[in-house]
Amino acid sequence: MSHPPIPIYRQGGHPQQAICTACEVRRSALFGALDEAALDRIHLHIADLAFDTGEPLYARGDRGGAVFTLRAGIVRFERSTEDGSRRIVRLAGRGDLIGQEALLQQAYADDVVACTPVQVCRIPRSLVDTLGEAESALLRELMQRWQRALDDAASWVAELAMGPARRRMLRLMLRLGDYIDEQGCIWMPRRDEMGAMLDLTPETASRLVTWMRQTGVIELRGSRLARLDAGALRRALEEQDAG
Amino acid sequence: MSHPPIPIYRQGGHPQQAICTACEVRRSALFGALDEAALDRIHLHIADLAFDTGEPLYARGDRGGAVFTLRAGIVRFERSTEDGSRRIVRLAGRGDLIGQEALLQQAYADDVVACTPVQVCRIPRSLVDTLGEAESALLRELMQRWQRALDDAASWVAELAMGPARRRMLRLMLRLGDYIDEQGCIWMPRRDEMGAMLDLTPETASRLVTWMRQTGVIELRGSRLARLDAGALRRALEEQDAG
DNA sequence: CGAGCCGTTGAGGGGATTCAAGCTCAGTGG
DNA sequence: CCACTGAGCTTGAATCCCCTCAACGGCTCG
Repeated sequence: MSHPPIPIYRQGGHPQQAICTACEVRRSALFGALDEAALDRIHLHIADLAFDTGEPLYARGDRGGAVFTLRAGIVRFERSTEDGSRRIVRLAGRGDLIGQEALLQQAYADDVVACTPVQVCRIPRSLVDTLGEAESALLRELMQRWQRALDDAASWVAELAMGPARRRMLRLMLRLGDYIDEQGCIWMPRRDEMGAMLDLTPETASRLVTWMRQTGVIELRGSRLARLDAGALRRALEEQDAG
Repeated sequence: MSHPPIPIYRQGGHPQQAICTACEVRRSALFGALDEAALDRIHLHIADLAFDTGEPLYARGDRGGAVFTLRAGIVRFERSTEDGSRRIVRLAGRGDLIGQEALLQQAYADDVVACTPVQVCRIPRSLVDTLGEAESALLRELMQRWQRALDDAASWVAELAMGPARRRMLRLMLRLGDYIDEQGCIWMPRRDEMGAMLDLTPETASRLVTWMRQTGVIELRGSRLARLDAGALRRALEEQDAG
């Protein structure tokens, strides 16, 4: 899932001033709502960070005081239950806003971990606070993102947490197709990660992957990548919904 | 779940002016952020509505243009999948805000249905828009509610959509305990409603209810009510987490 | 009273888990 | 160079949990 590195420094400008003008995800990201004048005021305070696969961005309970915009990669939201098992409750990708709780001076609600190499912009809470009073477009954009996350969570329950394992797995593939990389490949989770998303054992996940390979739904491309046959996937899903 | 009727007319004032001053849920509801002066400006536009068990408040795709504050009762958020089956993805109770999407001029994201007799305040979008520019406390409160809903959704996945059926059922009881009525009883869903929440068949739900009665976790009080033994519930959960 | 909905209980089957054994592959150190 | 190791993936066989199908009883309502 290595998207091309996104330049965050103004071309031909001051290399120290990290700004979002040239950022590819700006259109779809939080600060797309701001004009250049507003961007000029804030770019100094935004840090761009990189995380490797498996690295945590933050943990549930942390009081980080910053939100993140995802510039590249995929992250997962985890919760651990009292009996010790961990469950993945949501994914986020390119352009998504993460850690909005911080804006409300709350502790983070989930553990967030990088599924692939990840690049984020780290935005301090205070920055949004001061901007928020002036720029109502920013607040609107914020609420939009909150609602999108809520919508994601609801459809996660409806699509990935019900029905037989085969259908859940196919729906997961459908969803991973939204995070396709520039070579047209999807991120292929480890079998135990699939298990944490779909509430399966790694063995069952493995059996289903084998089945999807045999039916041509996916074709493995290395251990963490695969090519998805959209037509075969759709047909397989219809078959599941019928029989 | 019949909470005592909440007076929404100002005592000794103009009976036509439906206001929230005396509303019990005001402290915990959206407009708790406003002062009396602001309330005076808006109370004319807020309608209080009642719904019977099973009645829909709105449907996914509707463009209603209003948000709702729940004054009494329980509602469920439903999604129907392509294969026709319906799944309950979230519950909301007293004091919760419903239909925030409308503030963003979006269609409603879920079907929302009354689980018990329900009383709500219906608040037009335009009202919040005009207030929002002036009252930043309201916006803050709004975001708070958005985040709470998101948190609910995540814990729904983590608690009610994973593990063996018995544990999921016990966790549902735990959650229904949050919506306890004034007689100390919980709302007891129909068996097929439990199934839609936990992804079970009604038969399995029924067997588990029988088991909970035999172990003393619940005691039925009529067909839609039950008394919950918090201690027995906690012990049963620990037993599940262990063995 | 019959009809229909809801809840309960039983018997049998199927799908996912559990337990177990190999397998590949990358990293390590002799 | 190659055995050694460990993590992740796969596959098999047996078990168990939950579903399916079925019958029956209580209850409300037309």
